[in-house]
Parts: sequence; C-alpha cells; structure tokens
Amino acid sequence: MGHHSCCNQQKVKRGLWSPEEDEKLIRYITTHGYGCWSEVPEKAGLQRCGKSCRLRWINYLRPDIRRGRFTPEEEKLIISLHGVVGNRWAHIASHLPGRTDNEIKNYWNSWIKKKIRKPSSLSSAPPTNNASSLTNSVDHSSHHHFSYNYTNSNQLLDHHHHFGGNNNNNQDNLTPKQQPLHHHQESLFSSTYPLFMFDTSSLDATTTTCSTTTDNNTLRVDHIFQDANVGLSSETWNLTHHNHNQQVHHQPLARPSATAFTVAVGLDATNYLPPLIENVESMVPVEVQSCSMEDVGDAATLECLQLQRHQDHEQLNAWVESTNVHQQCPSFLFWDNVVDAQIGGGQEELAPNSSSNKANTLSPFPL
DNA sequence: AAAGGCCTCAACCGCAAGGTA
DNA sequence: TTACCTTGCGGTTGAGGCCTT
Repeated sequence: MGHHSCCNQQKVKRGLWSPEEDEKLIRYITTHGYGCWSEVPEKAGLQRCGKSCRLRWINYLRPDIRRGRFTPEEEKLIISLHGVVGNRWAHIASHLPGRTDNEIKNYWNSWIKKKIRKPSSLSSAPPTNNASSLTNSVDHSSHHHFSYNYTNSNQLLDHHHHFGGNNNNNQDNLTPKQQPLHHHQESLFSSTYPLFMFDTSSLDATTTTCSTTTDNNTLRVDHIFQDANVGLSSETWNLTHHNHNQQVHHQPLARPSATAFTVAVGLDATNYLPPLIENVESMVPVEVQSCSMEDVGDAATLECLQLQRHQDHEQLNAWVESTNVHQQCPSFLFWDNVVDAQIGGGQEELAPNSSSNKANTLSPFPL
C-alpha cells in the first residue's frame, strides 16, 4: 500500500493513536500551534506523518470538538445541507460547530444503511432498489452533479425538481411506483420555497428532467435545491464576493453536460446559513458568463437577486423588462414556487423558449 | 455462552488545489 | 512555466464493540 510523500519514512507509525501520542500532540499544538503539519511530528516527538497528526487533531483532539450523538436539529440540518451540497462533508460540517466532516460523513453513511435496511419505515411504495443503487446515488452527488437516484427511502427522498424543456419526461411518464414521489416531497418541504433563476439553454430531455432512464425503477432527478431553510442575506451578497467567486474554483452544480443551475435564492433570511451563501454566490458567475449577459452585468444580477430575495415580483418583473434580459439571454428562466408546482403535480410543460416572453418572466412555475 | 453478522468510527488513501521556489 | 510541497477533501477500510441467534 502506498504512502504519502510526507509519510514515506520507515519509522512512521500507523493505526490507532495511543493516549501518550495524543498527549504529545496536544501539548505541542497548544504550545506551538500547527503552522506546518509536516513539521509537527518531528517537533512533537511523534512517529507519525504530518497528515496523520493533522487528522488526529482536527477530528479528535482539538478543544472545540463536539462529540456524542447528533441532535435532531443537527440531523435535520445535515439532511437539508446534504440535499443542497451533496457529499461535501466539510461544507456541511461548517454549519455544525464542533462537528467534523468525518463524523458527519460517518453518520450519514450509517444513516443511509440504516434507512435502507428498514424498508418498513419507508414509503408505501415497495422497495425496488437495493443498496447498490443508493450507493450510486451518493457517488453522483459526490461529484457535485446533484443527480440523485431516489430510492424508496422516505428519508432519502431529497426534495428535487425537474426542469423540463420537454414534458415528455415529466411525471406523466412515471410509473405508478414512481409517482408517489411527490408525496414525499410534500412532506419534506416547508412552506418557504427558494426561487430559481437558471439557464435552460443547455438543457435537454435526458439531462434535465425527471426521467426513468436509470437502473430499474429508480427515479433519477437533477436535484437543485431541496430545503427551504436556506436563505440569502443581502448583506453578504456583494460584488466583492461575486468577483472573488469568479476566480475561485466552482463546483459544478449540474452534470457537465448541463450547466443549468445557477442561482438559488432563498426567501427566508431568518434561516440564513452563511456558508450556503458562498455556494449560491459561486453559482452566479458561471451563468452570467455562460449567458453572455455582459450588458446586464454583475450589478444587475445582484439587483435581480435581491429583488428575488424580497419576493418583490413586481419589481423583479420590471427589472426583467428593463434589462431586456429576455433578448440578451432568452434561455434564462425565472420562477418561484417551483417546488410548489412540482409537489402539486407539476405536469405542465416548462417552456423556457416559448413564443411568449412572458414565459420567461417571473411568474409562478409552471407557466 | 459462543459465534457470526452488523454497526460505528477512527484512520488511511488518493486526488486535487493552492502556494512557492 | 514547471516541479515540488503542503493542505484539504471525500471515499474507503478495518478494528472493535454491539447485537442477534
């Protein structure tokens, strides 16, 4: 088994840490800090690699670590966040003070297994998927594709929405086994729904819709946004961040073939979760760039988002009209209550490029 | 009581990104 | 520009404890 470059010394110890090692590491870190982890083992008198020391400290020894069972609140938050960011455990952990990504990851994996093995607690639909299909779904999300294979697990039925340029792939085509999905959605959504603005130009039937193309009866859906307890603080939304995020690495939010999902703005500022804002912010420049909305510009995008956040549909419609966003980017689509529409049936066609510009203006989905 | 399966979680591995010389 | 190093992240493994039969 290969070793890391930092761990290729013969004397490096592996495996569980002894109390003595812990004590050495704690003593060293508390007195010297950990400027360079690669130097820590030597200076602390440990026969470990720096990486191992770092992991031990971060996941176990640091003083602000919080151990013990997850509270229901934490659990809810994890579920919600996982639906938003997928397997980005570090990101999720940033919302849970004292919890580590490793802990959350372990918890999630255990939780998944537990739910899989308890089909009786799941939906009325008979189980049609096994653990492997679920594992696949997790793998998808780990690549930040937000492509979830929804099993019959009620717990795992993350809220999701489909984006249709083609209603042939909508719910009408679902088998009876798949249709109860909306029931789960309803139970999992709260009353406040996020609002979306995204580019539908690159969408196609195979990548954007609620389809039945995957293994067995699994429903594969591009997951955009699932939890309503996600808000955007206007204070945090500024062009500085925006510009910054244009330079940083963007995690793709859709499959590479469909750079569809751009802006998700929560409406409930009271449930503001700071790190998610970063996520939201990071989505915007991608679309701004891809849509060639130079004339609309960053400031206008900001304005748009803020209007969305305040649910000021009238002003937002005015904004849409004034900026000629439809002409410049006809594939942009705005809507709110997308979730509501999906829950409520959502069988209407989504027509981002319909003859009427109204179809692209801000109006409840479906249009 | 014993054995086997299951579950939890600490730790490791590989990879990618960022920094720097 | 490139190579190397460090750090951080997510996936995976495996030891040990717990549970079931």
